[in-house]
Amino acid sequence: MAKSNLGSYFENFLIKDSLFRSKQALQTNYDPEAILHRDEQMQQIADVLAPSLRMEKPSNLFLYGNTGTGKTLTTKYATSELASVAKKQSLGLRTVYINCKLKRTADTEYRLIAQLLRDLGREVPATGLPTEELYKILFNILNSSNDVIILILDEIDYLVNKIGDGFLYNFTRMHESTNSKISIIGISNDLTFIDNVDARVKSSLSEEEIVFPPYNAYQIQNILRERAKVAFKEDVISPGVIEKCAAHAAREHGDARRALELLRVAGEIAERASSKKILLAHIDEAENKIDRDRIYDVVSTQPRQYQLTLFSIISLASAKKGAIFTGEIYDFYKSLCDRFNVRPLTHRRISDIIAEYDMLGIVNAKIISKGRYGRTREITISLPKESLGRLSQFLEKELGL
DNA sequence: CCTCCACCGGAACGTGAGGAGT
DNA sequence: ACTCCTCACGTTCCGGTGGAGG
Repeated sequence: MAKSNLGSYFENFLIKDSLFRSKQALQTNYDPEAILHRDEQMQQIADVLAPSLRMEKPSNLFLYGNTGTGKTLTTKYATSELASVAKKQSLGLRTVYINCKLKRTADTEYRLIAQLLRDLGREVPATGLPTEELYKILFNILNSSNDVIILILDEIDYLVNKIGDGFLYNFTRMHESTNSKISIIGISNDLTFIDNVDARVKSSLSEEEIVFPPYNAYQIQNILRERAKVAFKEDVISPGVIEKCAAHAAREHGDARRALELLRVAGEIAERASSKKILLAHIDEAENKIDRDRIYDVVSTQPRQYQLTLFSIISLASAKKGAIFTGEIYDFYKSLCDRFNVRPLTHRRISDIIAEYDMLGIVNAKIISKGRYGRTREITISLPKESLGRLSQFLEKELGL
């Protein structure tokens, strides 16, 4: 048996009696046979990149669209096709894919360049050198060949928000001073991102732009059916299930990834309930489970101070009707710290922590003014009532109360 | 219409971990 | 052993602000 099949052999062995044939097909890193409803974008990318086969520098390219609209998938497919043609012709063309959101891999300027260098076959220390030094190494590599390098920066908006657009300025100008032809494909979820970067970077990065519109419910249905064919055994899916998943995802900004996850979790739930089929009710359950798991995942890995803050919010929210305010949370938090001999953080810091919970969607914070009585965040918990008690208990245990 | 509360949020700075090079 | 890097996580400082109440 081929090495690459062994993993799926084990998996299939384990799920012999299950509803699934191959769960992988519903997972995010799966490469589908066909990419549906993205023909237009695929062609546009191909048009832009094709000159690289004549060893010309292709235009920089900027792709944007919501999460789960196939940006990464389409780009990866297009570039790998390109690379394989180039390889057949033994052309000096390289594509490098970097996801800027990966923690500890490419979420700072230093790490980004270090990762790029590694992908170009040059090992560098994970830390210790000045960033300047890495640029020098990179320039040397770029100068020593005439290759065309296509650098794909996924989730580029995340990195720019974090460290500013300075590095993009360097990157977009790099080809001017080296022999290599380096061009950049930026991928962003944030549609407004490009408007906030330096004008020179903007014009250079978005020489070409391609929009990935959200999938509509009909398109998501097609995608789900295609994957479900691979993922599930025959006759496992009740009528209406695909439609319901698709409708749900279409409501959530046409995010195909959500739809696939929903279907997978619904399948797991059906299986655990020893159901022979996936029913509509399993989808509702899956929806809840996904939300819940996400929170527990996040919360349990957070540092103590974060947990204390969240615990304060929950305690206050359940003790009191209506919204709560930053000041109350801080007071509660401080008394909690006193009780457990923890040195409390400053108000400023707690404010940031609350803002982070807001970003995670666990809490809903809105800045309001109470006139004479100041300005503050009005905070509500954006979780269903019944999961609140469980989360509170979970936190108590986690904190060792 | 102005004031002024109680916090927001940007910026600069400090500390300590993790590591390279000499 | 010592200097020089990055970077996460906090703190300190401070200007900014929407609107109830004078």
